[in-house]
Amino acid sequence: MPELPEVETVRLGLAPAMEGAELSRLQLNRAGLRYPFPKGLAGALEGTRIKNLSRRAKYLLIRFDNGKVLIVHLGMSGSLRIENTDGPDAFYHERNKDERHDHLVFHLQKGGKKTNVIYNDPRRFGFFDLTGLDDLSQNRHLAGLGIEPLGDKFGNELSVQFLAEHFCGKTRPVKSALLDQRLIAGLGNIYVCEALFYAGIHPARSIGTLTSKTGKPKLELGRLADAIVRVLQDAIKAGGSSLRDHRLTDGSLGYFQHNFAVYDRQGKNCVKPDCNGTIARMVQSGRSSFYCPKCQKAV
DNA sequence: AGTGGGACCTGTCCGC
DNA sequence: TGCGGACAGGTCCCAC
Repeated sequence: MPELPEVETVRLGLAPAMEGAELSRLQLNRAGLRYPFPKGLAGALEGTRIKNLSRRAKYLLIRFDNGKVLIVHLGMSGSLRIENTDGPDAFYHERNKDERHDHLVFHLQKGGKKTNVIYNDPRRFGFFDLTGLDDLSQNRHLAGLGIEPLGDKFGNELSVQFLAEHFCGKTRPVKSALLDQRLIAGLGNIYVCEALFYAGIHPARSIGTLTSKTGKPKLELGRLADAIVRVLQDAIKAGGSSLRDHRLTDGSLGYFQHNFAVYDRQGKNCVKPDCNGTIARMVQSGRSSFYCPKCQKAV
Protein backbone atom coordinates (compact mmCIF):
# COMPACT_ATOMS: atom_id res chain seq x y z
CA MET A 1 0.00 0.00 0.00
CA PRO A 2 2.64 2.31 -0.93
CA GLU A 3 2.04 5.82 -2.20
CA LEU A 4 2.91 8.71 0.08
CA PRO A 5 -0.34 8.72 2.11
CA GLU A 6 -0.18 4.99 2.76
CA VAL A 7 3.43 5.17 3.92
CA GLU A 8 2.55 8.09 6.16
CA THR A 9 -0.38 6.13 7.57
CA VAL A 10 1.88 3.17 8.24
CA ARG A 11 4.37 5.47 9.96
CA LEU A 12 1.67 6.93 12.19
CA GLY A 13 0.37 3.46 13.01
CA LEU A 14 3.75 2.00 13.85
CA ALA A 15 5.26 4.92 15.75
CA PRO A 16 3.61 4.23 19.14
CA ALA A 17 4.79 0.62 19.11
CA MET A 18 8.24 1.17 17.64
CA GLU A 19 9.53 4.48 18.94
CA GLY A 20 11.47 3.94 22.13
CA ALA A 21 11.42 0.18 21.75
CA GLU A 22 14.50 -2.00 21.88
CA LEU A 23 15.10 -4.26 18.92
CA SER A 24 15.99 -7.52 20.62
CA ARG A 25 16.09 -9.50 17.40
CA LEU A 26 15.81 -8.85 13.68
CA GLN A 27 14.58 -12.00 12.01
CA LEU A 28 15.32 -12.37 8.30
CA ASN A 29 13.36 -15.16 6.66
CA ARG A 30 15.16 -14.94 3.32
CA ALA A 31 18.27 -13.41 1.81
CA GLY A 32 16.54 -10.34 0.45
CA LEU A 33 13.64 -8.91 -1.50
CA ARG A 34 14.14 -6.80 -4.59
CA TYR A 35 17.75 -6.44 -3.47
CA PRO A 36 19.69 -8.61 -1.03
CA PHE A 37 19.36 -7.41 2.55
CA PRO A 38 22.36 -5.23 3.50
CA LYS A 39 25.33 -7.20 4.82
CA GLY A 40 25.32 -7.51 8.59
CA LEU A 41 21.88 -5.95 8.86
CA ALA A 42 20.73 -7.82 11.94
CA GLY A 43 24.05 -7.43 13.73
CA ALA A 44 24.13 -3.70 13.11
CA LEU A 45 20.74 -3.14 14.71
CA GLU A 46 20.07 -5.82 17.30
CA GLY A 47 20.36 -4.52 20.84
CA THR A 48 19.80 -0.92 19.85
CA ARG A 49 16.78 1.27 20.52
CA ILE A 50 14.54 2.91 17.95
CA LYS A 51 14.64 6.68 18.24
CA ASN A 52 11.98 7.64 15.73
CA LEU A 53 10.12 6.90 12.53
CA SER A 54 10.04 9.41 9.72
CA ARG A 55 9.19 9.42 6.05
CA ARG A 56 10.73 10.72 2.85
CA ALA A 57 8.49 10.36 -0.21
CA LYS A 58 7.39 6.71 -0.18
CA TYR A 59 10.27 5.64 2.06
CA LEU A 60 9.88 4.83 5.72
CA LEU A 61 12.96 5.79 7.73
CA ILE A 62 13.64 4.06 11.03
CA ARG A 63 16.31 5.79 13.07
CA PHE A 64 18.22 3.87 15.75
CA ASP A 65 20.12 5.17 18.75
CA ASN A 66 23.45 3.99 17.34
CA GLY A 67 23.12 6.46 14.47
CA LYS A 68 21.96 3.92 11.89
CA VAL A 69 18.92 4.52 9.73
CA LEU A 70 16.94 1.68 8.19
CA ILE A 71 15.35 2.69 4.89
CA VAL A 72 12.20 0.72 4.05
CA HIS A 73 10.33 0.72 0.76
CA LEU A 74 7.12 -1.26 0.50
CA GLY A 75 7.29 -1.77 -3.26
CA MET A 76 3.91 -2.68 -4.73
CA SER A 77 2.59 -5.13 -2.19
CA GLY A 78 4.61 -4.65 0.98
CA SER A 79 2.96 -4.06 4.33
CA LEU A 80 3.86 -3.97 8.00
CA ARG A 81 1.68 -5.35 10.74
CA ILE A 82 1.93 -5.24 14.48
CA GLU A 83 1.37 -8.27 16.62
CA ASN A 84 1.42 -8.10 20.37
CA THR A 85 2.88 -11.42 21.29
CA ASP A 86 1.84 -11.54 24.92
CA GLY A 87 -1.88 -11.07 24.84
CA PRO A 88 -5.11 -11.80 23.04
CA ASP A 89 -5.32 -8.24 21.80
CA ALA A 90 -3.04 -8.74 18.86
CA PHE A 91 -4.06 -6.44 16.09
CA TYR A 92 -3.32 -5.99 12.44
CA HIS A 93 -3.41 -3.12 10.08
CA GLU A 94 -2.77 -4.54 6.69
CA ARG A 95 -4.29 -6.97 4.31
CA ASN A 96 -1.56 -9.57 3.93
CA LYS A 97 -1.76 -12.42 6.36
CA ASP A 98 -0.19 -15.10 4.27
CA GLU A 99 2.72 -16.15 6.45
CA ARG A 100 4.64 -17.46 3.47
CA HIS A 101 5.31 -13.82 2.64
CA ASP A 102 6.43 -12.69 6.09
CA HIS A 103 9.99 -11.89 5.10
CA LEU A 104 11.31 -9.92 8.06
CA VAL A 105 10.28 -9.59 11.70
CA PHE A 106 11.27 -6.90 14.19
CA HIS A 107 11.18 -8.42 17.68
CA LEU A 108 10.65 -5.46 19.98
CA GLN A 109 10.55 -4.85 23.71
CA LYS A 110 9.15 -1.79 25.32
CA GLY A 111 8.24 -1.35 28.97
CA GLY A 112 8.35 -5.10 29.55
CA LYS A 113 5.96 -5.70 26.68
CA LYS A 114 6.91 -7.73 23.64
CA THR A 115 5.72 -6.78 20.19
CA ASN A 116 6.49 -8.08 16.74
CA VAL A 117 6.38 -5.90 13.67
CA ILE A 118 6.20 -8.06 10.58
CA TYR A 119 7.08 -7.12 7.02
CA ASN A 120 4.96 -9.02 4.49
CA ASP A 121 5.37 -8.67 0.73
CA PRO A 122 3.95 -11.20 -1.75
CA ARG A 123 5.55 -9.67 -4.84
CA ARG A 124 8.85 -8.87 -3.15
CA PHE A 125 9.30 -5.56 -4.93
CA GLY A 126 10.04 -3.89 -1.61
CA PHE A 127 13.54 -3.35 -0.27
CA PHE A 128 15.56 -2.42 2.79
CA ASP A 129 18.72 -0.36 2.97
CA LEU A 130 20.91 0.64 5.88
CA THR A 131 22.80 3.89 6.19
CA GLY A 132 24.15 6.28 8.75
CA LEU A 133 22.33 9.41 9.74
CA ASP A 134 25.11 11.56 8.26
CA ASP A 135 24.96 9.75 4.92
CA LEU A 136 21.20 9.76 4.64
CA SER A 137 20.89 12.44 2.00
CA GLN A 138 23.56 10.75 -0.16
CA ASN A 139 21.81 7.40 -0.10
CA ARG A 140 21.26 6.06 -3.60
CA HIS A 141 17.53 5.80 -3.10
CA LEU A 142 17.00 9.18 -1.50
CA ALA A 143 19.54 11.41 -3.22
CA GLY A 144 17.64 12.05 -6.45
CA LEU A 145 14.21 12.59 -4.97
CA GLY A 146 12.26 15.76 -5.77
CA ILE A 147 10.25 17.91 -3.42
CA GLU A 148 7.93 16.63 -0.72
CA PRO A 149 4.51 17.61 -2.05
CA LEU A 150 3.22 18.37 1.44
CA GLY A 151 6.27 20.43 2.33
CA ASP A 152 9.41 19.72 4.33
CA LYS A 153 11.13 21.19 7.38
CA PHE A 154 13.05 23.60 5.17
CA GLY A 155 9.88 25.27 3.98
CA ASN A 156 9.98 23.84 0.47
CA GLU A 157 6.55 23.01 -0.82
CA LEU A 158 4.65 22.27 -3.94
CA SER A 159 3.48 25.47 -5.58
CA VAL A 160 2.12 26.55 -8.91
CA GLN A 161 5.38 28.42 -9.49
CA PHE A 162 7.35 25.23 -8.94
CA LEU A 163 5.25 23.37 -11.47
CA ALA A 164 5.38 26.21 -14.00
CA GLU A 165 9.15 26.39 -13.77
CA HIS A 166 9.57 22.69 -14.43
CA PHE A 167 6.83 22.33 -17.03
CA CYS A 168 7.53 25.33 -19.28
CA GLY A 169 8.76 24.39 -22.73
CA LYS A 170 8.58 20.63 -22.09
CA THR A 171 6.50 18.17 -24.04
CA ARG A 172 6.07 15.03 -21.94
CA PRO A 173 2.59 13.95 -20.86
CA VAL A 174 1.55 15.35 -17.49
CA LYS A 175 0.84 11.84 -16.19
CA SER A 176 4.44 10.84 -16.72
CA ALA A 177 5.81 14.07 -15.24
CA LEU A 178 3.79 13.65 -12.04
CA LEU A 179 4.96 10.06 -11.63
CA ASP A 180 8.59 11.18 -11.95
CA GLN A 181 9.96 10.95 -8.41
CA ARG A 182 12.85 13.28 -9.28
CA LEU A 183 10.39 16.13 -9.63
CA ILE A 184 7.71 15.48 -7.00
CA ALA A 185 8.43 12.61 -4.64
CA GLY A 186 5.62 10.47 -3.33
CA LEU A 187 2.91 10.44 -5.96
CA GLY A 188 1.95 7.12 -7.55
CA ASN A 189 -0.49 5.95 -10.17
CA ILE A 190 -3.63 6.30 -8.07
CA TYR A 191 -3.18 9.80 -6.70
CA VAL A 192 -1.87 11.14 -10.01
CA CYS A 193 -5.08 9.95 -11.69
CA GLU A 194 -7.16 11.51 -8.93
CA ALA A 195 -5.32 14.83 -8.91
CA LEU A 196 -5.57 15.20 -12.68
CA PHE A 197 -9.30 14.58 -12.47
CA TYR A 198 -9.85 17.27 -9.85
CA ALA A 199 -7.68 19.66 -11.84
CA GLY A 200 -9.64 18.94 -15.04
CA ILE A 201 -6.51 17.97 -16.97
CA HIS A 202 -6.30 15.03 -19.38
CA PRO A 203 -3.49 12.60 -18.43
CA ALA A 204 -1.98 12.69 -21.92
CA ARG A 205 -1.75 16.45 -22.02
CA SER A 206 1.68 17.85 -22.69
CA ILE A 207 3.04 19.75 -19.69
CA GLY A 208 4.23 22.64 -21.83
CA THR A 209 0.61 23.55 -22.58
CA LEU A 210 -0.03 24.27 -18.91
CA THR A 211 2.04 27.45 -18.98
CA SER A 212 2.36 30.32 -21.41
CA LYS A 213 5.44 30.48 -23.63
CA THR A 214 7.11 32.71 -21.08
CA GLY A 215 6.36 30.29 -18.25
CA LYS A 216 3.33 31.98 -16.78
CA PRO A 217 1.09 29.33 -15.24
CA LYS A 218 -2.33 28.80 -16.72
CA LEU A 219 -5.36 28.55 -14.44
CA GLU A 220 -5.39 24.77 -14.68
CA LEU A 221 -1.87 24.53 -13.32
CA GLY A 222 -2.95 26.29 -10.16
CA ARG A 223 -5.80 23.82 -9.87
CA LEU A 224 -3.31 20.97 -10.31
CA ALA A 225 -1.02 22.18 -7.52
CA ASP A 226 -4.03 22.48 -5.22
CA ALA A 227 -5.47 19.12 -6.25
CA ILE A 228 -2.23 17.23 -5.60
CA VAL A 229 -1.95 18.59 -2.08
CA ARG A 230 -5.62 18.06 -1.27
CA VAL A 231 -5.78 14.52 -2.62
CA LEU A 232 -2.77 13.50 -0.52
CA GLN A 233 -3.98 15.24 2.62
CA ASP A 234 -7.44 13.71 2.33
CA ALA A 235 -5.98 10.25 1.91
CA ILE A 236 -3.78 10.64 4.99
CA LYS A 237 -6.78 11.88 6.93
CA ALA A 238 -8.84 8.87 5.88
CA GLY A 239 -6.09 6.41 6.81
CA GLY A 240 -5.21 8.19 9.99
CA SER A 241 -8.74 8.33 11.29
CA SER A 242 -9.31 4.64 10.82
CA LEU A 243 -6.07 3.91 12.63
CA ARG A 244 -6.92 6.06 15.59
CA ASP A 245 -10.46 4.94 16.01
CA HIS A 246 -10.20 1.24 15.62
CA ARG A 247 -8.16 -1.71 16.45
CA LEU A 248 -8.36 -3.02 12.96
CA THR A 249 -9.03 -6.70 12.95
CA ASP A 250 -8.97 -7.18 9.22
CA GLY A 251 -6.92 -5.94 6.34
CA SER A 252 -9.10 -2.99 5.46
CA LEU A 253 -6.52 -0.28 5.79
CA GLY A 254 -4.94 0.72 2.54
CA TYR A 255 -5.87 2.30 -0.70
CA PHE A 256 -9.08 0.53 -1.23
CA GLN A 257 -10.97 1.78 1.73
CA HIS A 258 -10.97 5.12 -0.04
CA ASN A 259 -13.49 6.11 -2.61
CA PHE A 260 -11.73 7.16 -5.75
CA ALA A 261 -13.27 9.50 -8.28
CA VAL A 262 -11.63 7.89 -11.31
CA TYR A 263 -9.09 5.23 -10.32
CA ASP A 264 -10.33 1.76 -11.25
CA ARG A 265 -13.75 3.19 -12.20
CA GLN A 266 -13.61 2.52 -15.93
CA GLY A 267 -17.13 2.50 -17.43
CA LYS A 268 -18.73 4.13 -14.37
CA ASN A 269 -20.32 7.56 -14.27
CA CYS A 270 -18.30 10.67 -13.60
CA VAL A 271 -18.81 11.72 -9.98
CA LYS A 272 -19.40 15.37 -10.87
CA PRO A 273 -23.13 15.98 -10.58
CA ASP A 274 -23.29 18.21 -13.64
CA CYS A 275 -21.31 15.81 -15.85
CA ASN A 276 -22.79 12.88 -17.75
CA GLY A 277 -19.38 11.53 -18.76
CA THR A 278 -18.16 7.95 -18.39
CA ILE A 279 -14.78 7.18 -16.88
CA ALA A 280 -12.32 5.88 -19.46
CA ARG A 281 -9.06 3.98 -19.22
CA MET A 282 -5.97 4.42 -21.34
CA VAL A 283 -2.47 3.00 -21.11
CA GLN A 284 0.48 5.37 -20.87
CA SER A 285 3.98 3.94 -20.74
CA GLY A 286 2.55 0.64 -19.68
CA ARG A 287 0.40 1.94 -16.86
CA SER A 288 -3.33 2.53 -16.63
CA SER A 289 -4.68 6.05 -16.54
CA PHE A 290 -8.31 6.62 -15.60
CA TYR A 291 -10.05 9.86 -16.51
CA CYS A 292 -13.30 11.50 -17.48
CA PRO A 293 -13.13 12.44 -21.17
CA LYS A 294 -15.68 15.19 -20.61
CA CYS A 295 -14.17 16.94 -17.58
CA GLN A 296 -10.50 16.55 -18.36
CA LYS A 297 -9.25 18.79 -21.12
CA ALA A 298 -6.72 17.39 -23.56
CA VAL A 299 -5.48 20.80 -24.67
C1' DA B 1 18.65 15.03 -21.95
C1' DG B 2 14.53 13.02 -21.86
C1' DT B 3 11.65 9.34 -23.17
C1' DG B 4 9.34 4.66 -23.39
C1' DG B 5 9.62 -0.24 -22.58
C1' DG B 6 10.99 -4.25 -20.21
C1' DA B 7 12.38 -6.67 -16.01
C1' DC B 8 11.66 -7.84 -11.37
C1' DC B 9 7.68 -11.54 -8.73
C1' DT B 10 3.33 -13.41 -7.08
C1' DG B 11 -1.56 -13.36 -6.85
C1' DT B 12 -6.11 -12.67 -8.76
C1' DC B 13 -9.55 -12.34 -12.02
C1' DC B 14 -11.75 -13.16 -16.44
C1' DG B 15 -12.77 -15.57 -20.72
C1' DC B 16 -12.64 -19.83 -23.09
C1' DT C 1 -12.58 -27.27 -13.21
C1' DG C 2 -8.40 -25.93 -15.61
C1' DC C 3 -5.52 -22.99 -18.26
C1' DG C 4 -3.66 -18.91 -20.34
C1' DG C 5 -3.43 -14.12 -20.51
C1' DA C 6 -3.97 -9.55 -18.68
C1' DC C 7 -3.33 -6.86 -14.92
C1' DA C 8 -1.91 -4.85 -10.13
C1' DG C 9 -0.02 0.47 -5.70
C1' DG C 10 6.96 0.99 -7.76
C1' DT C 11 11.61 1.47 -9.28
C1' DC C 12 15.70 0.58 -11.97
C1' DC C 13 18.15 -0.06 -16.21
C1' DC C 14 18.74 0.17 -20.91
C1' DA C 15 17.90 1.31 -25.39
C1' DC C 16 16.41 5.03 -28.62
